[in-house]
Amino acid sequence: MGAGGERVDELLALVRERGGRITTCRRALLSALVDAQGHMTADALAERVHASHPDIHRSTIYRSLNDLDALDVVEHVHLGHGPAVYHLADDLHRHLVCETCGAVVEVPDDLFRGLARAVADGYGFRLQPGHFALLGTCAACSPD
Amino acid sequence: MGAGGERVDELLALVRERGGRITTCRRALLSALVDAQGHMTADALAERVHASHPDIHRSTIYRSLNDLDALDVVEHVHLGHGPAVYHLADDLHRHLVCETCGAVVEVPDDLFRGLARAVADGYGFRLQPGHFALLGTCAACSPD
DNA sequence: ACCCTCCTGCAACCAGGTCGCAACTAGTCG
DNA sequence: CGACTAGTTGCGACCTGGTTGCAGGAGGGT
Repeated sequence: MGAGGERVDELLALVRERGGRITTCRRALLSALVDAQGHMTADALAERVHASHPDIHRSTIYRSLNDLDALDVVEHVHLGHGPAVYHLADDLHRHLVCETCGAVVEVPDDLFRGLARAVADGYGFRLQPGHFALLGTCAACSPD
Repeated sequence: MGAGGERVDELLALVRERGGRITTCRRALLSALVDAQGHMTADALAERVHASHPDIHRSTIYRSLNDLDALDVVEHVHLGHGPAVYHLADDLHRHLVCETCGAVVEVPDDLFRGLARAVADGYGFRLQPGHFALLGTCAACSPD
């Protein structure tokens, strides 16, 4: 709810356009994602959705997220060992995750250009670096 | 078993050196990894170990692998959504995984130099690209 | 041979997610 | 407007991959 309502309607229109139906659960999920302005775990989304729609089942959340993912309206990323996080599909960026403190650093896609070209040339492999984060140690946790 | 016996003994010596004990389970695990000459899931290792030591428990496999990991004798990598795979710690390479067919492409570490430098310079982030694979589409599964 | 510590077997547990099925409902068509 | 029908949902059981607490057992230093 709130000011992002039009944004949500746009996204729902996209859902319709691509053959999906507009349902309470999907509206609530997209609304939560627009509100959050970033990535959220399925669990966090479930909690948020439950606040206004307590009778939406856990499995429905997962299924709806999968559906929205299949419709290219949202995307999920694995940040490490824990649960996946979801964000709107048009929010294009890559993730670095600190293995020590869990901090997430968002970086532009084009940092990966060189690497992508190298593996394409050398191995015929098309890199899709968005689906899994890259792990490492953030500035704050670096020993020196 | 077989010709890799000395290799296994070297690795076990490493375990001792670093304060770990030499046990049936650890010997069997290292032996299986040396035999396999590559990466194996905990499950596959368990199966292999069970063949000669049927009374070694599942949880012991996991614990031993964690221990060997902590002793820097083996390492684990997450190739995607499924189980992690283990390999000997001195077998240094990175992994590209095809999201379509699941093929694993091993690439040398130095392909990542450029990217590592870029995120280090730009974000103070030390990339450790070994722990998670990079996803994409392999040559065989590419549309054209 | 002794003893202390590390390791193991066991079984219960956990997180994160999936599935089969019957009931429901969004959107289409008359 | 009402009926139809395929896409969705609620429910609960289930699954994979892995962890944990505890009591008993084995490694290896002395």
